[in-house]
Amino acid sequence: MSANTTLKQVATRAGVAWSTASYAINGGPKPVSDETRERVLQAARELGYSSNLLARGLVTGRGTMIGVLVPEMHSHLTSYQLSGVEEAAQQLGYIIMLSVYRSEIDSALLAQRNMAARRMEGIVCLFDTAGSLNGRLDGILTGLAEMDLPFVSTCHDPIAGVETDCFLVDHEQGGYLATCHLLEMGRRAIAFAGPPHLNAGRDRLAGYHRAHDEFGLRPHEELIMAPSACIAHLGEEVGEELFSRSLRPDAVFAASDNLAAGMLRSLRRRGMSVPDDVALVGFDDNPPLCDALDPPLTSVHCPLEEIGRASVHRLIERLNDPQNWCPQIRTLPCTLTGRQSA
Amino acid sequence: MSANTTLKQVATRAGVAWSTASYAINGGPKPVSDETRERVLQAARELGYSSNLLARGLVTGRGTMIGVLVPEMHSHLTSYQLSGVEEAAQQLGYIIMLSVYRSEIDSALLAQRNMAARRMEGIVCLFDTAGSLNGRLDGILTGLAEMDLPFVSTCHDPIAGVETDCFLVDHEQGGYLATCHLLEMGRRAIAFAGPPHLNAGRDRLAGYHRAHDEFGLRPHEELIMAPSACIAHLGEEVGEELFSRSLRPDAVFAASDNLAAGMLRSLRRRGMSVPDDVALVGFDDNPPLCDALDPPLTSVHCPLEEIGRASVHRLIERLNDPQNWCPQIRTLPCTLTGRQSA
DNA sequence: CTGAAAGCGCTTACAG
DNA sequence: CTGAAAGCGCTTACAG
Repeated sequence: MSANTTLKQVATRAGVAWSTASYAINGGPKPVSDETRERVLQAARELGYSSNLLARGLVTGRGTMIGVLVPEMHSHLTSYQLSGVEEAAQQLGYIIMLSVYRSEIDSALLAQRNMAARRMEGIVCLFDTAGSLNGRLDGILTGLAEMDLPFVSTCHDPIAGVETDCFLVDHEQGGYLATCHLLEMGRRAIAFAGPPHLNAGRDRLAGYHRAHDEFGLRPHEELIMAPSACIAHLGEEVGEELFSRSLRPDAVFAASDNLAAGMLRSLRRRGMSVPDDVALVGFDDNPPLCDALDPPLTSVHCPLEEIGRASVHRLIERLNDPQNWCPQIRTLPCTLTGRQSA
Repeated sequence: MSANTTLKQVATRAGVAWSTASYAINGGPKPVSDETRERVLQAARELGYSSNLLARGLVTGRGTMIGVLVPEMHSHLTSYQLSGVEEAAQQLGYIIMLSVYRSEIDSALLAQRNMAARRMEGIVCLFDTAGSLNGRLDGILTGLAEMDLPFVSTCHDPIAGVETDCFLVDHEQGGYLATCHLLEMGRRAIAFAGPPHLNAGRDRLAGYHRAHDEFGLRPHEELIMAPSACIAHLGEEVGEELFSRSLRPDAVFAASDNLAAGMLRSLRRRGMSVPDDVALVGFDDNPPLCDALDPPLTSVHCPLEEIGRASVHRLIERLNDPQNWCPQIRTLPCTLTGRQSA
């Protein structure tokens, strides 16, 4: 198959006019006799013709490519969102252009220009699911808004003055879910560990509180731990502190799988068993990680692929009917993936 | 900034001819007086002009986009390779088009056509690092070869009749590295666990043997375990069998981090300590996973980002000088990431 | 140093 | 039902 065959060559071989070949191949606005169409299609097949979508886009003024901006590639959060984006795009006949901005605003702005120069139809911009980028990278959103490209963003709080579609994880509901699960197991001294300076951390904690409220309980303040980041090592530290005090929790809701992993180390060191002595629920549901822990970790699953898919659907909806578009913010619910730790 | 401004508009505003504007902006083959250039650039700035790279590609016959085919998005192996690919492409002024083929040949073939239709300059095709796709997906490579698009593939054995650049992980050397490390620690009964039906598994085992050879040792046959896949659960099973026998290993080289994680569970159940009783080395070096284990896992690191970068560099080298290109197969070495398990 | 003209591969009114 | 022509936004010989 040669990608360099042109429509003109196909037409010549089929013995028809250039435009007729186009009509036959695209089933264009003009009718073509069955016989002619067959001749053209046959010629196209023989030549391995593949029509140049870039040239078509130039004349129709509409292409089939959308840009995707991601903060980093090394996170399963990005992978899952990207997977959803790609899947939906492919299904709708679009192809995606990928650019990693490494959580740097200048890099993102440059990527936007690179995409605009290649005439993307629109852009999907992913942020950090945990919201650690929230606020810090507002400039990306305003930059996007200044171009005349339609875009949708995920996992970043909407900002004033920027009209855009936006898909978010319902961290509060996720926290609620995890806590309810532990409460329903009969646990009454449930510790929480999560970074308070992150949007996601705050929201998950809010869910934790709502669950307690509904059960008519009030968690002891000492049970709320605030590690500065979601890494295993800090989970371990938090565990050390939590389990060396007189007030012993019988469950922990860790606002991240990594934190839970560290917690597990600390519990083991003290000879406490999970879930019998202490039940444990994580957040993120990173499968290889959760399955690898001992015991495998029950964790809150974020709707990342759904967010990716929804973003693309929404973007293309807008492209197809720009008149009736208006900005929309949607928050998607989490689910609980049960394993053995709770 | 409006992406829809045309060169003609810029020229009009600057009061010069259409072609002159082009020369001024691209620093084309023709000289332009400083004054004229400044006027054009000024007009471009005012209009927020961004030249249409797609239209340029149409006339120059050369674009700035390369396609990337990946088997799946949910693996850190894909993420790391993709990260390298994106980084190198961006650095060289290219932008990448991403398509996930979900380890299905038809899907990959379709993606190839989608890319050809959008006139990619070339394609980077990633396979499964562990080589589980080897052989099963030869059709992708032959499909690629049948198009006239230059391509490079990674992590799939080259196949007869297909001339292409190819970048591979040196699994044998990785296995050698891990085993030497354990041998140098003084361990003499080193078990191996890895899937024998995978290329990577076989190669890693070969490295294990070479290391023993160099130390003048011969590992006992009973120490070589063959789980059917690299998942934690099977690692646990292998561990159960390995440590219930009379011949007790004092170290294990697990051909995957997941396997090692399962092994750890089994060791714990028997009250054996790592690394004191049994030293453990994994393979893949998946950071969040290795850091989360107890103890954190020493693991063989595959040069995935390097492979991604190298693929792009090689592809573009070829694009820049197609005459002097000839197919090249390169195998990149692994390194050992030391943590606490060995 | 500057401009008029042809052409990249396509689509789509406009005539026949 | 089929064809000749203009035009999408650009570059690049070819003349001045």
